[in-house]
Amino acid sequence: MEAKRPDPQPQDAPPLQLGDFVPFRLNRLAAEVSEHLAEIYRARFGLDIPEWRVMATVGPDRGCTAQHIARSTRMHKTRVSRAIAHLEKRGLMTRVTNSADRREMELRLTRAGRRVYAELVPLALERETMLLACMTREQLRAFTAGLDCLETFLGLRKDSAD
Amino acid sequence: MEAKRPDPQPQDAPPLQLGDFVPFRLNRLAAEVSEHLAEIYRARFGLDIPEWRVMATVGPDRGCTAQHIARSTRMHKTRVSRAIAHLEKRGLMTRVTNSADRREMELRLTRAGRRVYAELVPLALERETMLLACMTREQLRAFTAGLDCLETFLGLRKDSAD
DNA sequence: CATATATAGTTGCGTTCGCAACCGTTTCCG
DNA sequence: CGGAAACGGTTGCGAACGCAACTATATATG
Repeated sequence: MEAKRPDPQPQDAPPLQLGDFVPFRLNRLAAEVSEHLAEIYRARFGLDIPEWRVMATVGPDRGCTAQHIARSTRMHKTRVSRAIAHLEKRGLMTRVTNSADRREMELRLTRAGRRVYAELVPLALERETMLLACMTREQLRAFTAGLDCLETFLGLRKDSAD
Repeated sequence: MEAKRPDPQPQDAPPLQLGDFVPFRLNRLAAEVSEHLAEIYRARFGLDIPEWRVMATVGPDRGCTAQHIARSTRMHKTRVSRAIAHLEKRGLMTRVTNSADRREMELRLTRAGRRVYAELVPLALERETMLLACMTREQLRAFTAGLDCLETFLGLRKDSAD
């Protein structure tokens, strides 16, 4: 149960408890969860978070562009660019110039990349399941509904569609 | 509404949609919210996120140690140390060696620091309120209950007490 | 009392990151 | 057509970060 924060703060002694401040809580939680997952990516496959996100976004089948990855993951395009460069150097991705628009590169996983992907995804999903198992099914539904709400409000879900 | 993810994945074509993967969603959401807030801290007061967290944790009244800040915010101690050094240089904090244990430093906001704090906290809380206003009261309660749950599961709430 | 271990905090160093500037390509428009 | 603006992607560079090593103090142990 959450202790209520005394809401009308008298301007003079503002009662901010960082531990009750939702933006901070989201940051701390996200960092903690990421840290656990990153450990798996790194230890088992030598991938860091940007690299994993690139692979997860490209996926096993379709190709896509760096721009698309940057938008849908909200990573800075330089971060995406460097991750892709590294993945290509490791032989996990290919990068071919789109002949219709020679500015774009069509990104795909190589066979080796798809192998890593196929191994990694179940581990990630399992970790997610373990994490979310601390909630009841109904609690989880409400929680993800809240996430949906915030994401929509902040315009974070638009790009997943394109 | 959340589209259900087809849950039994056939090992061969794993259907990971990064946009539905909760750890990723938490990261993206936290980054987006932080970015908005950081803009306020920076533009209005020249503070970055670690500095703001330090000030918010120390608070207007009590003093505390760098160690306490590191633990309760889960920031790396070097990050805390550098933030404190910068805040002291700017005259927003004081740092006095605890005579009982000369390893510790008792941290306090200066008068100027308290002024910044008193101005900043209402802005931060207002931003939080605006953000959370996209949910109904009931939705919000369920969402923060979910946060509580995850934080407890990950051991993130223990340290706030000490 | 002496040595070993733990803790609070700082610093040097290599890595990662984001910003801005840049290159090459495409599109827009006079 | 031709110059300007827009866009996809890369790179140089300075700032921020985490790790490991360090200083200094405190505590535990024989």
